[in-house]
Formats: sequence, C-alpha cells, structure tokens
Amino acid sequence: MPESENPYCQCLYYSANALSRLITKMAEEEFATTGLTPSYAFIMMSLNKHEGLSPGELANIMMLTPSTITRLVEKLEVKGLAKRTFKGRNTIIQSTTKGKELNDIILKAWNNLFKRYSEVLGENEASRLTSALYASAEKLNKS
Amino acid sequence: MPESENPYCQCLYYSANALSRLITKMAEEEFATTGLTPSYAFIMMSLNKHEGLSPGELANIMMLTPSTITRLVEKLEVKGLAKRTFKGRNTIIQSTTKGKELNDIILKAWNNLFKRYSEVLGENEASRLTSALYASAEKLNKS
DNA sequence: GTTAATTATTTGTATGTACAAACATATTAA
DNA sequence: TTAATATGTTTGTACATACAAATAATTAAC
Repeated sequence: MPESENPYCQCLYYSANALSRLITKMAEEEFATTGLTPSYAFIMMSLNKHEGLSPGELANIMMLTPSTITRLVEKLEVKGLAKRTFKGRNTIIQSTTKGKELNDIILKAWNNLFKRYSEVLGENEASRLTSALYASAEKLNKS
Repeated sequence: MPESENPYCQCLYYSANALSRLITKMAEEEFATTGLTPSYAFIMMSLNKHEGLSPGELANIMMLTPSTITRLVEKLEVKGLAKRTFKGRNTIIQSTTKGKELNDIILKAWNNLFKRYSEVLGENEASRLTSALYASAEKLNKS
C-alpha cells in the first residue's frame, strides 16, 4: 500500500509493529537452520558468551521480562541446550555442551539474517535504522 | 544498558522487537481509556472510516493476516462494536452504532499516544523514525 | 533475634499473532 | 455442463510474551 493511502503509516506503534512482524518472520526463516526460533537463539548466544547468567541478567540483555526468560529457558532445558542450577533465591543458567556445539551455526544464521535484510534495505540504511531504533528503545525504556 | 555494552544493538531483529514491545505497552496504556487494546482500536478506526470492509481488506490495511482479523473481529462482535454479514464466500464487516460512538474517544487516545512518544523522542525524531520504519516495512513486505 | 521490607524467580493465566488445513464459493477450461 | 482450479474466510493449534500473584530467600529495622 502506497504511503499516501495508509492512514496509519505516520503512527509509530503501527509502523514499529508492522516491521517487527516482518523482520521476525525473516529471522525465523534464517534461524531455522539452528532448529531454534530467534529468541531462543539469542539466549543461547548470550549463554555461550557468558558462563552463567541469572534470569534477571538475561532479561536485561534481551529486553524481556524475567518471567518470559523462565519460560524460554525451560524449553531450552528440555532440548538439552541449557541447564539451571538453583542457589538460594538465585538461579544460574548455563549452556550445556550440546548448547555450545550449536554456537557456530547460530552465529552463521545471525550473519545470514544481517546480510539478507541489508540486501533489501541497503546496508547503510539498515544500519542507520537499527541505530535509530535502538536509541529510541533506550529512551522509551527509561521514560 | 549503554549501546557499547549491548552486543545485539546492531541487529535489526533485536532492536525492532525491543521497540515494538515498548511502544505497544505505551499504546495499551493510552488506549485503555477506550476499553480496547491498540489492535482492536485500529480496526475500529478503519471500520468507522470505511462503511464495510472484508477481512482481506482489513488484513491489508493492518498488515496482519486474514486469520488474525477473523479472531479480532469475533471479539469486537462479542463486545457489540462490530458485526459481520456473510455473502457467498465473502464477509462484510461493519461498525455498529455502539462502535461509531467510540470513535471520538479512540481518536483522542491515538492523539495522546502520538503526543506521548513525541515528547520522549522529540517530534522530529519520532516522525523521521516512523517514516523510516514504514518505508522499510514496505520494502521487506515486497521482497 | 525476631519482624518487616525488599529482592529474585517461578507459576497461573491471558493475549496477539501466525501457519496449515478445512470450508465454501466463484471462475475457468474441457 | 461438468471438472478443475483459484479465491476468500474461518478453524485448529501453537507460540512468544506479559502481568499479577505466589514463593522463597535475603537484608534491614527495631
């Protein structure tokens, strides 16, 4: 639909969600090689980078809520990619051997995703858009 | 988290989704006065503007799938805000009197949403970001 | 040292969204 | 005119995510 015909195109809520759905679909396609959907893949990347993270830390990194992290990690445990150890009121989440073995494939998929949307949007435009999005998310997060 | 510390801030998937969740939350707060969540409010605005839309048309306007539209409209029917009439394989969705009465409140909420995020991001920056998002969504949609 | 307040995590429940399959109708081709 | 194909919509099912409440554990206050 051409911009002039869409009454919602000047609404940040509408446009941000439209883009989010499209890029999520593309990410799902690219991460399919890993057997994971993007959220899970991002958590695995974090766990493979840092040896032991709490749900709270992971929630911060991912900009998700702790309860969502719990839900996602439960499923990674079932797949044998992550494990939790409970210590008092704290939980430590770690990648398993199987999880670490996945890392290269995940990074490759992530890179393919980057290349794919950069081809559609142009590398500079994609980069500019991403920075602007992240900066705005930071501002909204703090407001 | 400062940009330099976040390894995902240069990923469009990550940033777009982070922003999407934040702006959706803000929109939910602003549209709360209407008794509707943002998606429903947008559908009502469309129905109040065009006298009779098919699920397919509505899906196009909203950049959602027809099945999602069916689901949303079913609930608007339960609330007495919309009604469907079936004609052959086609469906026509219309706003009810009760739905039309909501229009002013919805438009006011939408305007408040605009003002609120413009205050946080700056009106120019918000406007630029929205245009860039919409343009990119269009490109991805066609690719 | 016991009580109160705070913090970290998980659970119950709800919601928006999509995909694939199922229907139902319309259109085209033989 | 029947058979084959295409189109529009709805249903079954699944998933990521969040909120509010429940747990559990730590820290602070008296």
